[in-house]
Amino acid sequence: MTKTNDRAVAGRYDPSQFPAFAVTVDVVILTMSGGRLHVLLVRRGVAPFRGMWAIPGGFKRPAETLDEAAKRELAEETGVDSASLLKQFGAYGDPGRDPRMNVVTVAYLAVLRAVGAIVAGTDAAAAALVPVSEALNEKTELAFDHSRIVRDAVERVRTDLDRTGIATAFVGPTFTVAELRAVYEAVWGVRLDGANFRRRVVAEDGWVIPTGRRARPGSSGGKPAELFRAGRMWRHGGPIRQPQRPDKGNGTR
Amino acid sequence: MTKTNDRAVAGRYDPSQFPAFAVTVDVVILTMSGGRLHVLLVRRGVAPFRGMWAIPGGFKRPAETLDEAAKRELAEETGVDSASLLKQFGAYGDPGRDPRMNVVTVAYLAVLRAVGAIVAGTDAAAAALVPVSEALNEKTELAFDHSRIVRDAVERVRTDLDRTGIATAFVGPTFTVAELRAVYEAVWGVRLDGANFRRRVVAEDGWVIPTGRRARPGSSGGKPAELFRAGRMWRHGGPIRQPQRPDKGNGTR
DNA sequence: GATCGTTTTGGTCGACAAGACCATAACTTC
DNA sequence: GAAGTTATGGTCTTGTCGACCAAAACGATC
Repeated sequence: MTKTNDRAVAGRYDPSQFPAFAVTVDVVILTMSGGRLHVLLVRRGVAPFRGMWAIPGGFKRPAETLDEAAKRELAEETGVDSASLLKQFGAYGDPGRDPRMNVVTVAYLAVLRAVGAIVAGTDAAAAALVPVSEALNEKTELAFDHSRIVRDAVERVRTDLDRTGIATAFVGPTFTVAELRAVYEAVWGVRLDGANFRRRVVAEDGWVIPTGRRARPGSSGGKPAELFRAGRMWRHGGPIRQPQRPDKGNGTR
Repeated sequence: MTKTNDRAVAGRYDPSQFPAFAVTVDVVILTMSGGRLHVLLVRRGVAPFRGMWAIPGGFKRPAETLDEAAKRELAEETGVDSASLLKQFGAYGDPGRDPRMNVVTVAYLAVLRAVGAIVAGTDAAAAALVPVSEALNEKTELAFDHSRIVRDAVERVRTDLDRTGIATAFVGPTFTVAELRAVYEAVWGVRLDGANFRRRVVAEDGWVIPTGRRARPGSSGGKPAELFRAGRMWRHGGPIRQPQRPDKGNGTR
């Protein structure tokens, strides 16, 4: 029986009287800070979950698309008018996830680069950049089902790293190979060989573009690193792959 | 400013008067038939888009989760109570996508195996299994934004093939390596070497499990193929990778 | 039943990719 | 200067991947 067929579960459910939902758009804003992955959380000022940490979000308006709603929420929250990446990654509609009413939320992942002063645009008491390891801790309880949403977003970043080359979205407009490598190491929690990493990054044609300039070394010295800017992203499968074999001898067969 | 802050775009938009949306769940049902990827389409019986082809779907009920709604719609449409795979892959909420009202739909991808008599459970005139190449043709126009949704679903399958090992969801409870290879070749539109494919499939520990039995050869003869059943899926990255270098030998595609 | 075509399945070989590791360059601080 | 640090290039070994060949086991045909 088709959904538009009148005899479909007739009497028990009438499609013409569809239930009303509120649709919200929530944005998981991720960024790198101090070599660790951070997420932007806001403190709720009203019920429900008043005073608890949550990810920013708001109601979708009928005249805007979901992408536009996400872009608007991001701008209202951080002041930036364009993240280096903003993509939808899931919808959440469990009954009771909002005690007030029926709410379905569409979750977006936003990646910001060069944070620093960005959060200053928001009320410092109401927003904070916390490491994801803390935000996903058992001790930290987020409003609604936002813990699960943040967890899904981080997992999405983890898998997108070696698929779409999302790593350049985390670093500044110009960056060194070491900064790019730090993104992989922080998100995956691994250590990658610097020489091999650089070789594969520059070998992938068009991903990073040399600027000819060099970065000033840090306070600890070192050879000045070459500065790159982001090129295009890959369609599927990049040069950097998540290492997934701790064992060497695969004795199968 | 947080989403629940009263001064947020005050006067122009009042969050306490949130706009009402209808939330629907649409299911892209994919299956293999005759070596080609097919999608299940239904013919709409009521306005809007009356008489046009569409993917099955329906309103989400307040007391059920999104996953449960998708499962219910799938069962109502095909009669099967469990697909071999059912996962959410996107939400669509462009204004005007439904001329009647504000609708946000959450799209699910369902993979069925061993179709045949399944569609018989539905009114044959109202449902049909069409090749995706036809469904995504310029000549074929689907209701709402379902063309885009189907396109996104197929693209998701394409990338999930070498990530999650979704291929076993397309074949029957027991299958041969050649049947599994046919899934990859149909979805990716490539030709894969049979010997190399088998080597990597059986090398991946626990993905396919030999049953000890053998399939009966087709009418064209051939050595009887070993029968396998599906094991677990991978977490990230399987043995079969989408070829992204132009192959030397076979010029198929 | 012998032969032929077909399909499965096992084996080999070479090209290339990936990782471990060393060496050198170019800066810092002391 | 000397020592430490970081970036980057080079080498070598190991493993993987694809192309290709060969054998096994069937159906069809004469």
